[in-house]
Amino acid sequence: MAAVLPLIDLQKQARPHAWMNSIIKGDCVAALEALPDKSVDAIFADPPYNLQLGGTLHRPDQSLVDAVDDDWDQFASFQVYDAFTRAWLLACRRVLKPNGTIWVIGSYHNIFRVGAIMQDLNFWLLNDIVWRKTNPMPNFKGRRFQNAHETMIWASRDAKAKGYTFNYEALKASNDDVQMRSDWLFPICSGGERLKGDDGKKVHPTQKPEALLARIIMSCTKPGDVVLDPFFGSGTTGAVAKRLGRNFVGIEREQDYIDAASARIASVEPLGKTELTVMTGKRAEPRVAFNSLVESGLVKPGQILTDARRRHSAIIRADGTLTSNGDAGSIHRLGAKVQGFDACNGWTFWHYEEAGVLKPIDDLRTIIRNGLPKAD
Amino acid sequence: MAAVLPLIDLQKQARPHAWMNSIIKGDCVAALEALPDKSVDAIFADPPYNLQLGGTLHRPDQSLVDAVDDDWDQFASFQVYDAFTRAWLLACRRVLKPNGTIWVIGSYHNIFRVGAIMQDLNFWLLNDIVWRKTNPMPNFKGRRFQNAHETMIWASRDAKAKGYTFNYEALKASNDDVQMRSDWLFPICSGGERLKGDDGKKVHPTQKPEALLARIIMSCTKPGDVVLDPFFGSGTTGAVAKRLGRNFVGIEREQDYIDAASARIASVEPLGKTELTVMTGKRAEPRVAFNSLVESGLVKPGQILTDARRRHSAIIRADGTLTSNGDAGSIHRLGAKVQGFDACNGWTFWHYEEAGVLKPIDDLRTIIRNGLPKAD
DNA sequence: CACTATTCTGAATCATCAG
DNA sequence: TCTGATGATTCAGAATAGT
Repeated sequence: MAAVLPLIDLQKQARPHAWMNSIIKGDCVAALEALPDKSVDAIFADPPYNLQLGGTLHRPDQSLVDAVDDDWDQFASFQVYDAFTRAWLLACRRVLKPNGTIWVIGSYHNIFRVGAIMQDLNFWLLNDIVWRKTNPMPNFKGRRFQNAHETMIWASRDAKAKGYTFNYEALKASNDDVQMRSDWLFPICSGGERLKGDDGKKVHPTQKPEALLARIIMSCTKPGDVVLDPFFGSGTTGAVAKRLGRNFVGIEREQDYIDAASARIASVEPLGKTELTVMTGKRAEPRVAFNSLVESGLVKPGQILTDARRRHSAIIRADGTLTSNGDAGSIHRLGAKVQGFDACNGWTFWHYEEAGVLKPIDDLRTIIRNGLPKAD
Repeated sequence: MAAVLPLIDLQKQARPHAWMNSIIKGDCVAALEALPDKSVDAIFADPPYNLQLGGTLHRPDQSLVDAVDDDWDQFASFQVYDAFTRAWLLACRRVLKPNGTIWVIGSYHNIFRVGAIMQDLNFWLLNDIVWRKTNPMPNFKGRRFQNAHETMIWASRDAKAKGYTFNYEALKASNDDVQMRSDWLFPICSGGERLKGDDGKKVHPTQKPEALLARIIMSCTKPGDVVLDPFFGSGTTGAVAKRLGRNFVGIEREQDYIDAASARIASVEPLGKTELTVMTGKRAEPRVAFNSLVESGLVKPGQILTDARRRHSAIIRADGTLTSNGDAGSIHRLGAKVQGFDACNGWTFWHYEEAGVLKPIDDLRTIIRNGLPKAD
């Protein structure tokens, strides 16, 4: 296994690892041994969906399971699929950074087993995301509902991992300024995007749309991050990662897929820095202490602050704290106290008066952040 | 356990069993012993979700979120939850007719375990159905996607059961003559439908909307069939079953819920057959986010948008936001910003050029909408 | 009464940093 | 690893209050 096919170097620096931006040929679990612990920022996995349906069943080593009896076979099928799932998920978990996250896509045939095993392995589920297809295949026999969606599970490495990347502001801004929901609408991969061989036949049976991968990669990674796809197939993950300025690692067993994916990725043109910049919120801004407003003279000791409706008021003290009716504390503590709350964002709660108009002191923080005008 | 509370007899014939159209008080598994083998046509189960909540959660306005922390939703571990799930599913399977089907609803906290166990117990999964909520609770901390759906699993008793009821034509006719998809859109239960006590507080924390149950019961049962709900709660299943001319059996442990459900069901008037077909409302025009245009390739990152008179311009970024002269934001925010306004409809303000002609990006939204299939 | 503004709420695994 | 301080964060719809 593991013939390493180096492809490109997105970052135009010395490639830190031989496996970076390459497709590793081999079985998923074995090939992952080429990667160090905690070396990838995100994983997108599109594992085999259904090993019990089509009559044939393959073990992790691809040997055919010889079905003997219906009942026994069904039990054995799930067992084998579970063992396979457990193995690749464990291998993925080892190479995932502590603050990395993993996506797994599946259908009702396999996603419940996958999800339960992920929980058993201490992955911490963050969301299940529904990919609603605009153009799903009809149900031909009319004996079920049209299977019009697939399910993705998004999870962090464990419950304690709070620092995972989630570009909340960017997703919200791109979604008409309301937060992104767990149900996404995309067409299936078809038309020019669908890879086809010389015979005109599709290269891969389950090629995922680039739009889907784009939203995934934009949501949970930063430019320069490493995205692993342990079931690389036609290389959608790699193509989108490259376009979005991310690094990728693919694992794939079949040479035909590797060839198609390599050519596909080679033709991808990465986007520029301007296009890749994403919206960030206040979280990403540097912290400013209220005291620096006092020190810079934007507010003065003795000055009175009120809430937006003048129901509460407080006096600024020289040390950058507030006092009101015998209570005192930071802008946050005192804001909480006067309202009887546990917590309060003093920056948006307290207002100062300018030309008869009340403005939040957050406006003054913005002045500090943007750089004070030069004064003597 | 098992004090039988007979309620009504929908079919106006001699009640064939004491438990028909009644609520059995007791633990789910034990109470099911009151029912013979293969005695119900359909099951709707809304088991505890096993939410694992950390502390308290406040909205941005500091109000407290009334979380589901009831005793019945507390389980010591996944192992304990799995054992519980296995037990009630097995008991349900015994009383289900060979051609009966079962629905189980859950969230990502529990549905994967439930689904895997159903497969292990030889239930045969027919569909997973997504209930998309029109008005889900937001994600208040901005650390995840808004959890905007719940998942239902629809399964037959075993793989060989081919004769289950599925009212394909009725569903299709009610869905603008296209087959019913696996993603359904309904509001959460609120307003007058939501049961409230004398204190004005909700009777049950997780009351399901009647519209959801109506579609379920209409899809897989016939008038006169028996629908079992092993976690009866506020009795939505019973109320809808009665309205739709089906029989029901409910199992519930808590007397408060039983009392509320009994009164609720007593006040239900069964509908005539004619009225049963007008249950699906007309679907609102789907909202399309600007990012869908980027993701679908109708516009590209790096592309320049202008206003109709080319006085302002902006560059599209990969995350679906715009940037212009150092400012950035959604199509609406940046449109407002460059004009010095508070608000702006970005869809009509921003234009793209095609064959030398400026067209509003709203035209592209129309393309997306026209590509949408009929749903809900 | 009509209309507007405000408040309330829903199955939620919901923060981060310095010390 | 724990504690305390800082300060970031919400959408749709219904109910209620105010004009």
